[in-house]
Amino acid sequence: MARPRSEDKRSAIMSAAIHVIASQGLGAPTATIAKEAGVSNGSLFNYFGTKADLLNQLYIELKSEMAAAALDGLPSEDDIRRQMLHVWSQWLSWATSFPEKRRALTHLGVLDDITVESRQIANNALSGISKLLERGRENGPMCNTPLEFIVSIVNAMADATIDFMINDPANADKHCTVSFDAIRRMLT
Amino acid sequence: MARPRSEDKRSAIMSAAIHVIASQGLGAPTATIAKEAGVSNGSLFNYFGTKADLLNQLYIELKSEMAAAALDGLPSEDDIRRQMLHVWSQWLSWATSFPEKRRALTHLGVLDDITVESRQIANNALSGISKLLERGRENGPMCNTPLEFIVSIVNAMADATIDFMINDPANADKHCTVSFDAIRRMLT
Amino acid sequence: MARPRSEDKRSAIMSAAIHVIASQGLGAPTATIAKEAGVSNGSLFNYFGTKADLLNQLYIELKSEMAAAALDGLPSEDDIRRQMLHVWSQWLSWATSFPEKRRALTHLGVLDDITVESRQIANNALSGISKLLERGRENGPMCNTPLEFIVSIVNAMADATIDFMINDPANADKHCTVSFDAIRRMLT
Amino acid sequence: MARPRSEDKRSAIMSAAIHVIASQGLGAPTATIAKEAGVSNGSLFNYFGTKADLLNQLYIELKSEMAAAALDGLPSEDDIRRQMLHVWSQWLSWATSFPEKRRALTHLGVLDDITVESRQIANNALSGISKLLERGRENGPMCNTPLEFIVSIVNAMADATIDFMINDPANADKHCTVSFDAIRRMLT
DNA sequence: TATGAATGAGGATTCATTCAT
DNA sequence: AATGAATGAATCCTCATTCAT
Repeated sequence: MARPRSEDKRSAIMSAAIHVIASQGLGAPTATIAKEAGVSNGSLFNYFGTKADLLNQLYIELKSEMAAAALDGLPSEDDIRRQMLHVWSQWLSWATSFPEKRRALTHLGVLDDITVESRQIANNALSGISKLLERGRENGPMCNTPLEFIVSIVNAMADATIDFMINDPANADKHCTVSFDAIRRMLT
Repeated sequence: MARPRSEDKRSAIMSAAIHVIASQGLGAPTATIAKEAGVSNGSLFNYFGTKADLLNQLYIELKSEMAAAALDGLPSEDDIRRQMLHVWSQWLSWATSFPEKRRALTHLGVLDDITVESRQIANNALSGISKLLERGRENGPMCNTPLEFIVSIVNAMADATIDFMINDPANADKHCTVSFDAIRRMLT
Repeated sequence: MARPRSEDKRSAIMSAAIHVIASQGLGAPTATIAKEAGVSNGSLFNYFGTKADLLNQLYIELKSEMAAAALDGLPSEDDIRRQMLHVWSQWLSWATSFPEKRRALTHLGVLDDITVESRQIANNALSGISKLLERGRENGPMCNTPLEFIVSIVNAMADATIDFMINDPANADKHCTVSFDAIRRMLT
Repeated sequence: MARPRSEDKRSAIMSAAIHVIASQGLGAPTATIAKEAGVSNGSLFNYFGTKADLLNQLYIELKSEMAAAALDGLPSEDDIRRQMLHVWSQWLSWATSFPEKRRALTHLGVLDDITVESRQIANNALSGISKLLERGRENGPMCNTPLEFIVSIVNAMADATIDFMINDPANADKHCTVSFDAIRRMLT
């Protein structure tokens, strides 16, 4: 029985990666990430076989965390509008509360090395949000549009909104509301 | 450096960069771009002092071209809805007609090396579109929202729509219309 | 370190090393050898203080096994020619029967890390063969040549012959005989 | 017109490689070779795409040089014995005169990265010697043995002899003669 | 004693940029 | 001005060896 592989260390590397990628981009050396995590250069490769591997897992984890945050405490018995607002608020709130995670996620999203599998897993994590949108657009003008298309658009709007909330925190709530209402007009 | 003798060569490098970046991403070596342009490795640095320099100029040029394409033949005497539809169609049409340019632009958009000046210049090129949106949202529910916010959102929707048009060309026109109508509902 | 508890494990490592080195060469990681032996990475260093140490012991063991195989069942009362043929046949037979051992031995033979002591020990193991050669060249044209020189040459011829036997198994016996006769002509 | 790729530099790298490999083995870092050649780390890769590439070219060059040395000044009108002795002497003389080249060649010979093409090219360079052996074994006891087998054996004997000549230079000539006579007995 | 996680030096290769021709 | 060879810092990953458990 040797030293067990420590979950702490794994997540230290993940956290370090978030921080370093947020500030230096995806070109950040693995060595920098390792040092930030307080771990040796080689140890990083005990936990992640490859830099791309680390990046993929990070992508999945962040997307999942984001989805979980958005769906947390969903008031299932409320009407659909209330539920959507809840999700939308929490989604944007998560992104503005953890700007580094959000920034890292933005970088990761355009990385070619993120595999299709990773993207699928991430999308599955978002299925709760998709279902909500499915109900939200029922009987509306976009009821025949492919759901993925709507998900994409809403995603894009979230990104744009988050940018504005971060750059203009004083009016963050207002931006959040404005874009939510815009989405409602789109869908209903 | 950066003292172009032949405009032909400069644009050959630009074109090569689009092609190479579209297929290999921003990590593509300058040497590859130079070769694709039929120009020597060193020559590239006579036209662009730095790789970042080349990338910035490319970013500006592509954004400008996109804006020009969108505004080309604008029916100024038509009503605002007509004009917006015209711009929207041309915009998406440009992106789907030149997928490499669009892809390169997507890559460039997230690059840290794109300076604020470059982004401003690019935004200026988009001012024609902004003005149209300004008129388009007049008296509507978003009349008090910062215009840039609306530009951002519309931009994001364009990106999302383009992705769908490229992946599902058979229904490209429908996607174009659907998202245009969605924007109209948002703004009016 | 190098304090074996179980002889089984030691020889499992040795066998694994033969297999791994034969297929991957001397650059093979100790971890690979350990895994192949069904032993932990660290355990290997309980049995052999160093990779070089393992390699040296393996070298000695293989050379000794080869010599033992060659001399096994030596018909001591037969005439010298018969005895030499016996040894020669068994030698080559061992090499072709255990191609991995032979291949590993070839790799090890050129390794700088094999110490002079190891080489001497290995040579001692070959003394039975040397003695036979000593008698075999008596009164012949090479009776005044340093015995080691003759041993070297015969060794080299064995290597060359083995290569041919392995590559052309159909004629293995013929190659064996041909080279034996050649040696006889050299020595008598 | 840029600085032309210099043949001098290429051969400086080759020479450095010989020296470094002879003393450190094939594990020698390319950086060491480059430094020894008075060339930058990266420059080495302008001349040789890969370490394996360098090693292959070195192998071919050394084998060819060895063959050329052996065949240099061949007395074509002399009888076959004389010619063979000439070749044999020059061969061994080259090896003992350039011990580093010979040592490097020994290392290279067992390297897995040497391609079959390289080995073929090298063998072609040795064809002059093969032809001589072909004539030398005519009508002798090995006239029906595959020629390559004989080449192999002679090669192996050369190696063994060279070792002895280097370790016991005082008797180098004697060793040369002794093994030549041994070969003659083998073949005739 | 056995395990396998931790370490960190080391090494091949890439690439933006410079500079001799 | 154009070329492409030269440079060397930078980076990912490997692996023998150590050591906590």
